[in-house]
Amino acid sequence: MSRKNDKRDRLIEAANDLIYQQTFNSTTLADIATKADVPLGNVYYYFKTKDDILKAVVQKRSVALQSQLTALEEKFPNTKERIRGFLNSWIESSDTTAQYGCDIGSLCQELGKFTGELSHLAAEIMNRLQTWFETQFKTLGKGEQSIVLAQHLLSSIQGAALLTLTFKDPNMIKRQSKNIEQWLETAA
Amino acid sequence: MSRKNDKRDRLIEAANDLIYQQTFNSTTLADIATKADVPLGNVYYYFKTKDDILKAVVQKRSVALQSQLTALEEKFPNTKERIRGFLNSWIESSDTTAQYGCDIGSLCQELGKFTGELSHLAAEIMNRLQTWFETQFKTLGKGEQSIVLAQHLLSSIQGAALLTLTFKDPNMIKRQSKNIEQWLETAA
DNA sequence: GTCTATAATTCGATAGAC
DNA sequence: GTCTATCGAATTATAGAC
Repeated sequence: MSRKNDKRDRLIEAANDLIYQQTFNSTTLADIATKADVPLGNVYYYFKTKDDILKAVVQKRSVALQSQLTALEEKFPNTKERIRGFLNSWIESSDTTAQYGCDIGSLCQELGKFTGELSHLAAEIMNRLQTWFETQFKTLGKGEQSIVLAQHLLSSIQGAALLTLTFKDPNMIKRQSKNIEQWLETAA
Repeated sequence: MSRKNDKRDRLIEAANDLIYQQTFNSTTLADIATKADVPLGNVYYYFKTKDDILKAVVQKRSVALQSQLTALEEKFPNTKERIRGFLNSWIESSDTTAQYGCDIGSLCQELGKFTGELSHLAAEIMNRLQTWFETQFKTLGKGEQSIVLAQHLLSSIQGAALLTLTFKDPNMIKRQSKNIEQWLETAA
């Protein structure tokens, strides 16, 4: 990988962390440049605007989610175990969720109020997760019901993540995931 | 009511709307002053800082929620109907939720990443709603289980509101509320 | 390709006339 | 109490040397 991509990647990763920990709006280019150890003026060699950095961050998160889901498929041949595998990694992130919320959820909340391309890009990530859940339920033979089950699961996860952030209580995720696993047993 | 309070109230209401439709961070004092039809320099006669306006907005939303809940109690003597009454008014706001999300949820998402007083104030509103749900379930004789049921209900609402915003689809709320009402029948 | 210096603008906040 | 005018800091973005 060329030196060029190295700096570009460092900028994207720094932006990704800061946008998650703060918000897109309150994250400045100076913040990003400092964290990536790249001079401020040089940022514009790699990105034309601040929005372009956000697009790259969204793209990075989308790819990261995709590899997480692919890894789950390889690790768990059994579909129900696969979903439980997803829930487990979600539980493992409960401490950071209590600090900053769900990375996908908080992005959709902020960009959802925008109009135009950026709002749509964030929604695509959420949709990718919903579609993956839907595929799992179809594999379990749930047919037409799969989309409703997928939306319910996604909604439960996002709701729990928001309450976890709001009350700054990692145990909220742990308790809610117990409910979800129970729901999985009976409904799916 | 004095002229003083009239202007102050107009500023709070304008700020309330703008913070909901945009975010706190991206709402400027100039935006607020313009919408309230108050000269920018005059804002500082009523509020010392921008944060002070936010505090007043949070207070206003807290009071608004409290009166909504009180009104439900007066309108519906039957507890289950009372909860369904809450869900119905939630459904009625599905179009604006698809545009801007849940007013409480989006505030908690943004302020939850802060540290200090403001984060706590937003959490108090969410907690007020949770406590009200808990009270309803206790009235239904659910005892110790009431807090878990309340958190599940709150979580479902918030998750559905976020998906409604993300996918810009008011029907998401309508479908999810069907699920919740069904859950109410069996679990509560 | 890299980086310093700085332009251009915006925003929160203040001074001070009325 | 009210409002105009403006300051100072912060922020996005650019110019131009190396």
